[in-house]
Amino acid sequence: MKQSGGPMYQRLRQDLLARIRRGEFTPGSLLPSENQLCKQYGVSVTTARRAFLELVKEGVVQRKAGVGTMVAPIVRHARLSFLSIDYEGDAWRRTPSAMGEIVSGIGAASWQRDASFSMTGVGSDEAVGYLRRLAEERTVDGVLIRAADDIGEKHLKVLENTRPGVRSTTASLMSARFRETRPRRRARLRSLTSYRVGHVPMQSTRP
Amino acid sequence: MKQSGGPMYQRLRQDLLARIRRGEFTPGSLLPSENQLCKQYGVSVTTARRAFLELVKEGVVQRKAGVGTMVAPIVRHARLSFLSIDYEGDAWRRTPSAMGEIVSGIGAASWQRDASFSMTGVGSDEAVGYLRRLAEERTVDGVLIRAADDIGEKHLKVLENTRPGVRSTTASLMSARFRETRPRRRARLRSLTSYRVGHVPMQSTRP
DNA sequence: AAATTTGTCCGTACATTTTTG
DNA sequence: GCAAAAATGTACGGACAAATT
Repeated sequence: MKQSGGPMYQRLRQDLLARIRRGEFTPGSLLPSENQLCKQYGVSVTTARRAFLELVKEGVVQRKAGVGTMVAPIVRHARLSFLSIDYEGDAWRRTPSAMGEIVSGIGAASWQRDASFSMTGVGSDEAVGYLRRLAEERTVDGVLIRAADDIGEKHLKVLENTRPGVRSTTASLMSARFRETRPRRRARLRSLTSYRVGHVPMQSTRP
Repeated sequence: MKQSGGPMYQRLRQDLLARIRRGEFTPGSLLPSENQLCKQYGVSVTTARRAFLELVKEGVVQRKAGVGTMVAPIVRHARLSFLSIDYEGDAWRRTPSAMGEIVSGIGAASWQRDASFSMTGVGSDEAVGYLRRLAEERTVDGVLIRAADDIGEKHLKVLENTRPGVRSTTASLMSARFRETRPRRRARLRSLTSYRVGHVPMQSTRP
């Protein structure tokens, strides 16, 4: 455990999160119990518990009495999470810093709940950073970008410049669907070009 | 303090939230300190603190060492929060329970960060419940409803059947803008009717 | 039935920040 | 300017209940 600054429960939370993201604990597997954590890190149950509860609120882990603390499973079937961002309008240019937190907030919710979202008015400059954050923190399973025609592959490259796990997932599917989604668009998005990254087809407007 | 079920810190949280919503504590004012709360409710500092920390995470209150716990101020200038819901599509009908939490999650973020959102595919049945939750918990400052033509005032009535503070805020503005927003719609929403509730004009597509 | 694990609740101690006398 | 008081921030440890294995 590194001795750098910050509260102990935060350092413990960060360390656990890092170990999960590195793959040391895979989705669905059990983390060490509170008691084990106390011995391993030399902290009290209160501190270990607090770190766990933080991760619970973030949706990273799930706890169950009598069982333990599990890395939250990634939903891979049925409906998957998607966040779509429209490259139109300029309302967001005035609130760039807010975007990241909001996007990750939405992503976390949709990741746990199998949902789909749409956000409008994202400027291209900000979006690059936010997409990177999304991919790095893996708060969404897929990213749908509806862009005005001035968007190209360079904007999607951010998804490839992340950790290996994300790259293998998104990049391959992205390239697979890149040309595929171009010709067939929804009626309401006639003037837009859609790039899709993910595992399930987008909702259709005409059932 | 009612003796009904549930953990003590949750009941305390609910009670504090209710008192805030009733206007007993106004935005910007200080809540009782931890010690005072312990005596008033007959709980330990741990429990009082936990209730406070829950409210902090929800953005309802803000704490500062040496000062106290303050009801989070409502942003009333510059950009305000809006959540817009489209009454189109059916994707959400399959995930009704998820909606509430997601909406409130977005609302909380936008309320703290002065943001604007758009969600599509909300079924009318679910939306009534979610709008009520939104208004009751005041997670957004405004609600923008873009509806297919089958929506009427009955759907907006939910905003009036809430606590007095919300009613006076939303109902008046709603009625004021009800007819006003009807004739002029955005080009992309030609087939939709917009009802707006809030304090600032919606973003324009043509600057 | 026993052991393990988390959920709730309690009390304490000290540090940090802010206000006040 | 400084010391005391008040409030929150962090951390510890323990007790018992509930759920699961």
